[in-house]
Amino acid sequence: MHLVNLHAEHLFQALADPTRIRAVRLLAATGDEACLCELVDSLLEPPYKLSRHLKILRQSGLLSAAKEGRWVYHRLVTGAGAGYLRHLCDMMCALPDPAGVFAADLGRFENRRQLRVGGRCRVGIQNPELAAQ
Amino acid sequence: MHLVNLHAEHLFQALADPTRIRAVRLLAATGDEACLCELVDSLLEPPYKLSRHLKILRQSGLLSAAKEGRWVYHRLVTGAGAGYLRHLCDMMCALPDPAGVFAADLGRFENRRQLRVGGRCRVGIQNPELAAQ
DNA sequence: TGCACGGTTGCATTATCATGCAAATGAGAT
DNA sequence: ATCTCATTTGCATGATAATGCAACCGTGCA
Repeated sequence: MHLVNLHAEHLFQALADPTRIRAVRLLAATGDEACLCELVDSLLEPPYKLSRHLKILRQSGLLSAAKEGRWVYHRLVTGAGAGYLRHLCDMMCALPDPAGVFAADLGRFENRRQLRVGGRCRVGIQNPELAAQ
Repeated sequence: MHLVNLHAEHLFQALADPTRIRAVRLLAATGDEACLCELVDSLLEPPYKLSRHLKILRQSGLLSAAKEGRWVYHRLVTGAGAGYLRHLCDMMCALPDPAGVFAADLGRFENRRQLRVGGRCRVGIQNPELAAQ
């Protein structure tokens, strides 16, 4: 698979993985930002895995990251100059969820978000199975 | 890469390849249908390659195929029950084309389309480099 | 029935990607 | 400075996907 038309290919390639879809979908549906540990507790995937997937999404121009102390907040890019991102966002929100995977992700994220203090995450990974020792 | 959430994953996976993006984009922009030989002459890719890519797009639910004699016409599915397909179509049409790859595809398709008789393709692959012997 | 031709597919090869572990980075707190 | 902790990454491995060639299928025509 050779890249010739930079934009579109990187974009769809970035969405070709189920874990990355779940992450983008969560951010698109909530319109919120999330740090890695919140995503770990929401998607129930190990931190190193998500960290790498988020990097790919960042490189594709879909996500941006903002470091705040030890936490890194990820959010969808709402590019003014990129109208197709809006269509993409609309599409993500309109996708069916036959297996309920996304609904479960969203539920865990809502719960996890209640641990925030002043809108900021102040804890690490809560799920003991996924916390690095 | 494991499939857990059938719909979205097959969909984005199907769009993860540059050749497939070019094909879908062409059909989305023109709103027309096209047979394999027309696509070969438009995208300048060998028939066996396109045939397989089109199959993947069909299996993902993005394209439908209709056989007419020796020709097979491919077109985008305009599913009534699937609102996200409309958003996807909007997005494809809004994508930038920095390298002009898509514009070139479109130009070749417009030319090739003039060989139709009564709106139907009546010839095979025109490009001698790509015609099977 | 045999031929020509648009389209498809089996097979082997090569390239690409995702994953897990363990180690490392870097920023705050002690 | 040192320790803790959220996050990242190098490396090795296994899984998946893309490609080219050649053979094949199926339809229409002589």
